[in-house]
Amino acid sequence: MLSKKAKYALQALIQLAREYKQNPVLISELAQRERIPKKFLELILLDLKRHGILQSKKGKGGGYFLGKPPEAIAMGQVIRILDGPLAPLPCVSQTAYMKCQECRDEKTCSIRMVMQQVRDSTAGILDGTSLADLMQLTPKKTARKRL
Amino acid sequence: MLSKKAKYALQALIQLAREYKQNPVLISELAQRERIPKKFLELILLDLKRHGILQSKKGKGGGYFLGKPPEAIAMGQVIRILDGPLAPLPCVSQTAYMKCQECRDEKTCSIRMVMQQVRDSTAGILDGTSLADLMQLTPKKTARKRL
DNA sequence: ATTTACTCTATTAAACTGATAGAGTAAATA
DNA sequence: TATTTACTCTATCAGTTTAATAGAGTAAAT
Repeated sequence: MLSKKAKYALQALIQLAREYKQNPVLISELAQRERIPKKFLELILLDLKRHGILQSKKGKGGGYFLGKPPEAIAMGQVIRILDGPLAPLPCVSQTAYMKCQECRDEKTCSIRMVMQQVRDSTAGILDGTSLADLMQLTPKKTARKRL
Repeated sequence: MLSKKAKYALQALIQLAREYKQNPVLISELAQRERIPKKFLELILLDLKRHGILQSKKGKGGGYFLGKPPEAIAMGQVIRILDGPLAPLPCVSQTAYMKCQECRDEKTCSIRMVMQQVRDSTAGILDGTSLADLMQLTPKKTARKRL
């Protein structure tokens, strides 16, 4: 299940993607637009910054902005930062592999084999979808009205 | 993430699938074979019984056994019973749909669109894999040795 | 009647989730 | 350089979920 943290992160990033190469956006601005508790959003953005997804500028005229182009930021990457590995079992994670304690023989564990498929298809979708893709999936309402 | 509960359930069911149409298996037998805390397993099996996956017989010579053939029990079904819906967001669940509070317009929510794909591919795999399939993926070691 | 073995309700500790509070620090500008 | 702005960091918290345990109760076989 996607946590609220990860969902908030994606919402905020989509907003920031729209303003890419424009001015930094205030946390409070983002919080208001997406109805996210401001203090909670702070933690999320800070985390994204630590992972190089975002950059920030302090003081007046400051705020947050994308650290790389929207095409270069995948949903999978964002979700992993906030929620941890995509894999439904630690033993099928590519980015955070861990042997699961109860498994006696990983090679013949049938549950693992199926979960491997699940993780691959999930990762395929989420790593194959960038912020740029997400932006295109939701055209701005205002832009539509202007047509 | 698959919970231990669901994983234990699948392990136990695979064992019971091997004994399909043979004798009932004791909880304690299953617990020992799969190294599952017995009392914990009791709750799991009871839950599976309430959902028609298992049947049981009390008293001496009793135990648990599959309520339907292994081909008729899908992984997805089992996981839903123990862990709830497969969908990564309540708003894309087929079996337990719920509007997510923060979403202002479900139809244009791009996060939702992608998560819909994730849920469909996950459900496709898990509902398409039965206990019979799982059994075949893990040939009994003893059987192998006898070849 | 007694043993066997499933059934049910309650309780627990630890971890996780979503959220809040407040002090601290860096950068802009007047 | 004083002040304002706005990000940075640490701590805390209530509520829920997860994994597990305990113990009394009930049905069925011998």
